[in-house]
Amino acid sequence: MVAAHAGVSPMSVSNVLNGQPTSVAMRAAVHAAIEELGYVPNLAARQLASAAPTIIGLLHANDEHPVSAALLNGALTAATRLGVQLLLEPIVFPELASGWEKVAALRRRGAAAILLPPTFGEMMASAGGREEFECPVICVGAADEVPTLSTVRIDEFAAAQEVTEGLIARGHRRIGFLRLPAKFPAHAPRWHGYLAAMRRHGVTVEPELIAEGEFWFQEGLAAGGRLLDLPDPPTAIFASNDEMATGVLAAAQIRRVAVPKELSVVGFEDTYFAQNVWPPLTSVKIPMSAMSSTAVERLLREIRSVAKPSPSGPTSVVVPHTINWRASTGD
Amino acid sequence: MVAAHAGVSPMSVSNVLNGQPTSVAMRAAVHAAIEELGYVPNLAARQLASAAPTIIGLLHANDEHPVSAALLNGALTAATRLGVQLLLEPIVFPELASGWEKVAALRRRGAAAILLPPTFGEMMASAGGREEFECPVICVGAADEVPTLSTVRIDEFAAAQEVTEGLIARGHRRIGFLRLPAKFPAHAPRWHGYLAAMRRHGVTVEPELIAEGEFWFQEGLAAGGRLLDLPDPPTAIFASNDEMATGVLAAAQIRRVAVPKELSVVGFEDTYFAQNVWPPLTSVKIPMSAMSSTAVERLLREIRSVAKPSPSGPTSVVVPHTINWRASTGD
DNA sequence: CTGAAAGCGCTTACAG
DNA sequence: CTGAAAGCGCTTACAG
Repeated sequence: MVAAHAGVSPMSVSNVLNGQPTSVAMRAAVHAAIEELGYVPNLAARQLASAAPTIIGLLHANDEHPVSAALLNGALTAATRLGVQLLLEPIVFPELASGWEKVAALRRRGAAAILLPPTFGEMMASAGGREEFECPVICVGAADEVPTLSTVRIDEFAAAQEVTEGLIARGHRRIGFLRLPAKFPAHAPRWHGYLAAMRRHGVTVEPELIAEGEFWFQEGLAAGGRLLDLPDPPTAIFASNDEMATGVLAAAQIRRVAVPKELSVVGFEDTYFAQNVWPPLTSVKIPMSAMSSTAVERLLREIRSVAKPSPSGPTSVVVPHTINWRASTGD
Repeated sequence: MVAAHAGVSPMSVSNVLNGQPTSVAMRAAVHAAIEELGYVPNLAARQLASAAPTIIGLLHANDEHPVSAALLNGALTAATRLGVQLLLEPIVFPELASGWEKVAALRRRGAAAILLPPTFGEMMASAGGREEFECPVICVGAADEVPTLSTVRIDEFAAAQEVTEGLIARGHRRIGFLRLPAKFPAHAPRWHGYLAAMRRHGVTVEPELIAEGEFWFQEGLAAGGRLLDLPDPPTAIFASNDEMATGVLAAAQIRRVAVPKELSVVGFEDTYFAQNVWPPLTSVKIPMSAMSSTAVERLLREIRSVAKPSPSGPTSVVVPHTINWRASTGD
């Protein structure tokens, strides 16, 4: 080991690097040598020698969705920083069975922990259970708490409530809502957040102002159109995600309904879309990249402590969200 | 090594796995043992022992653009399959100097090859030169050949020409073009492809039908609007990318210009956007995920052969593109 | 607090 | 074609 250049044993270098108790002189010498030689620890050697494996598996829908992009980004950024290797297995969206196969494949390849994507992870959990994984697992970007799984997520209920209250504060009363089908995990918190805000401020929820759609632009366009064609249309529409919200924007444009003058529109997720439409879309930001980094960090910590004590239950990390008010609500 | 379970030496297992000449009996015994034990080679050990390093560094703009998502996806998929480790360094778009720093950082961390993203990679190349990297480098998704760098890309010139010819074949003569500023590498091939097709079919290029914009929806909206407000507006508009094309779609909607009845619109890149607008957008598909996988494979091969012979010059892999004709052109 | 010993699972370079 | 030897760069578990 080159850093014995400092006149000390390789062991001492290892000790310094790993934060073992060392003398000040020792530390200084080692750090000087490291600096001078531009030394960087060899990950492969470290992985081989240490009992603790540092491979994390990732289930990933092979799509180009901005949220997926951010997830991958955050995971790989953390992996690079922490020296863990990432293994990616593609999944096909509704096929939960294939998910379990992929998890098994990852474990066979040495993954000591698994990172699960939103929706798919939650659906696997409700179909299976944590024990099936037999290793630390985190579902990143889960819409809500998952009974059997650790999560890193925002409080979507609170976010939906806040954004609805923001709309009420801007003077809206007839606030339409585009909900997701109930089978999707993201349905409940966003919908209930909307309801809670309406109730709390004594605003009546008109059934005619509620429409359902399944994620996509076209569904937002159609559902938004139905609401706008009402004899007494809403003055604001809160869509369960950005794609549907951009559909609403298009529905308004087609009908010459001015946004935000005659109609305010709000989305959810604040993806790349939100700022590539006109007018720029108010949306709830889900900091997926940071959440995914956090998930990798926590997974690594869990892996390392598994050898030692505390096999605790699932934990939830709830990170703060922000609401970006933009021109689509007159901001 | 567990697979000596087969009653042979670890060396033989290694030979079998690495395709060294072995007897049939040997191979059978080893494969049986592998099967039985569910054995998977330890990447870390392999990396440590082999002279050939298997770490590839990746410069990456930390954005949520669908093309970035696909790039990351493809790279990580190939990395998982080939057992190479990926290191990611975030870059900030126009700061080429930071790019060189990041490359140095990656090399220090053990990266034996570098994967460069579109635009940024090409701009670094024209500002620096291959020798600066001192290792195999590929610029994935480059718009055109790069004199000093290997590339994996589509023939954007040909694609732009084809799509323009498709428009001509559909009866259009007044075909507008939204070009990128000349400083961006993607400008030239797309623009020249358009010009070549027009010339080839004897269709006059009207200067008034050419507008310039810088990638974003808003720019497409504005530039598209200018063309549509002309006394004699174009019947088709070819935008240099999907964001601008969706801007054109919005500009048409605002003016109640029916797409595709009165106006056809074409984009470039065929990102997630193209199918999340109305009408679905005709666009040139850049298979970024597959291209990025290919780039990782080639980089690995180059790393392995570097120890041996042939330090050849930069190579270009041109993969086939497809044009997805959709409703925005009446298909 | 420090370091000599042994080993992580593979491969290279070589001898049979 | 096959395998005994040595070593990749680190760490664990221990003795000083």
